[in-house]
Amino acid sequence: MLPNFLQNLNPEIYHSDNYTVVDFEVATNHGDFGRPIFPDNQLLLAVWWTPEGLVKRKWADELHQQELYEDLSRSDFIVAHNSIYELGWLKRGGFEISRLLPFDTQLGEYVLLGNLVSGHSDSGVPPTSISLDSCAARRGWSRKDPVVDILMGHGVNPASMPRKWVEDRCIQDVETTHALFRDQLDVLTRSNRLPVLYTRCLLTPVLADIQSEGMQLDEERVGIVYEDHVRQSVALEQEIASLTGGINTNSPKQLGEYLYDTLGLDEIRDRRGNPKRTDTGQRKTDAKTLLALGGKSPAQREFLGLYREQSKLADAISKSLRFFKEVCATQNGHFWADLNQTRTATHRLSSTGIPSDYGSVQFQNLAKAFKRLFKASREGWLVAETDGSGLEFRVAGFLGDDPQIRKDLTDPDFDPHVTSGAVMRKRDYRELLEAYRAGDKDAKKIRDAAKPDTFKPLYGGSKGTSEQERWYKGFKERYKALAEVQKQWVSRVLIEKKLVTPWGMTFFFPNARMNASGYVNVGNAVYNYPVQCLATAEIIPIALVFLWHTIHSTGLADRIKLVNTVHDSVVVEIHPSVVDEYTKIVEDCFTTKVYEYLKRVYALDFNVKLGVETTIGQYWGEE
DNA sequence: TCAAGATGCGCG
DNA sequence: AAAGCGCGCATCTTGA
Repeated sequence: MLPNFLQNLNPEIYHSDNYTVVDFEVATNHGDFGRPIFPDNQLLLAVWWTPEGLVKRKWADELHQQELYEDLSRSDFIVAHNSIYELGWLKRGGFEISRLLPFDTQLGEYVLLGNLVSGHSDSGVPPTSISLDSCAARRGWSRKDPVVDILMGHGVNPASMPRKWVEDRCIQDVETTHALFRDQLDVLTRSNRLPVLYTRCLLTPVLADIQSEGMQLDEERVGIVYEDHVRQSVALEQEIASLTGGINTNSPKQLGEYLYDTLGLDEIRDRRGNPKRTDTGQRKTDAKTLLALGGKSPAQREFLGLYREQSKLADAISKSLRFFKEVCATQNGHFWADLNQTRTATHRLSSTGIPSDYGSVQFQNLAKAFKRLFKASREGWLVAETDGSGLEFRVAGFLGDDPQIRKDLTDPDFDPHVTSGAVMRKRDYRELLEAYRAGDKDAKKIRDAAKPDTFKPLYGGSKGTSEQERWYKGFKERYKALAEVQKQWVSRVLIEKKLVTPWGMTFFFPNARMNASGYVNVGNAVYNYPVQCLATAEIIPIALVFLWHTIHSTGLADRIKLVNTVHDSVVVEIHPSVVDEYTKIVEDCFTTKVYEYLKRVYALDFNVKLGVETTIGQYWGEE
């Protein structure tokens, strides 16, 4: 049975008086801020406010908090600030966190601020802090004890502080969190954003569970790929050094001097003849620019060819492979990362690596080529990846109520990249599609080259070569209804300085303005935010919530483990015996369950078909 | 010497 | 004058 709150799907549950407010202090023996994944950290103190209005405290580790666990079991929901932390510790203490519904006051503040947490540098909006202390300060409430706060901020272990200091702080945090909850509940309700908060909070226990898992590398594969990369990289480095006389190609400055001064390459220019430069007016040296440079003389072509290869290898080594090798050598190939719920403007997740002596790697930008280095951490299990195919395009079709997108989605002969490629290269669509499908190399080239341009106009991209601009105009023409809706969003933002989406999520653009030539400084962000938000901050989280809870309520939790999620996808470790069950469940969760939830919680009639695809194998991304 | 900014690049 | 959006990490440069 799914827990009651998931059967009822009613955010009004937060108006119940039957809740518990919790704050933990942790002995941070590991040297971080007390992550529950590290065994040397330990729960130190729990303080909680009970539904009866009692403030209880217990100095004990996570295995000796029975009274708290009993109080939580009879509560409708748990209130905490950054509740993923408390949930992680509850899980480690053996508490079944799938029975818990959080009201997270950090998420509450995040929802109230919309996109303002991350700020918007293009329009001069600075980020806003949502720490408990900042939330209190904004409301004119008393701040945290500065002494304890500074100590903790500098990584002093609470276990070595005077008990009274720690206890007083923990009690005060519970009181502040409680007051913050009451305050936010009122504002969220009046502004019709309680459903959005509800969706955010439903996801948190899922993330706490995912974060406790981590991901597993295959030591043998890592070793082979690492050695191979290093060998090739060193060889190429030597060839390059003999050409350049030993410049540091990692330095954009030195590389630029070599390319443009020594080799005499011409900079890429816009149509007016002005060179395309970096923000500070330096000459560009990125891969895209180098590709466009081409190279005319043999010397130019030789260098560009070698450098293109070498920079890819060097990047792979410094960003991924060196870390992977060390993880295999020192932590059995297993590593963790944080999934952050309150970082992005659009409320999608972000990920941060956990620092180590050999760098850190986050979970959402692992090079696709290295997925095959990951396997299940459990002997004999498989790795499955499920993703929502073409998700943002479908969501744009829904929000723009665009008949052409609907038509394209149901047309078996629609290929988005062939479409953009055909327009840019002035080729007949049918003919190009058939050539591509027949395996024609040139057709595939055209399609691949078109990929980066296919969705650029979806978010306002309009400038480029004449070929590109022809397609960007073509896109707006093809998806007229969507373009019109996006224009209306921008008009509204210019007048109201905010955008309220049909499901209540609200974005703020306090510095929105149009310049003399009609350019709106936040226009492209306005085009993007509702689409990215609905797709990756609502729909996929909803799917994850149902997937996770269904797995738990059907007794599959010890044979299916969620281990990662990357915007439109989820990665699980799975026992081979339940592959068919998983496939059925996940398809239902990524489609039907989403429609039902959007209808019941947001009153949205999501009438565009969602797509779902699963890949299962011994390694991540391999069949 | 150190921190912040700039650049480039991986992902969706 | 030109301008797709959202992130985080490694490396180099800059400036105090």
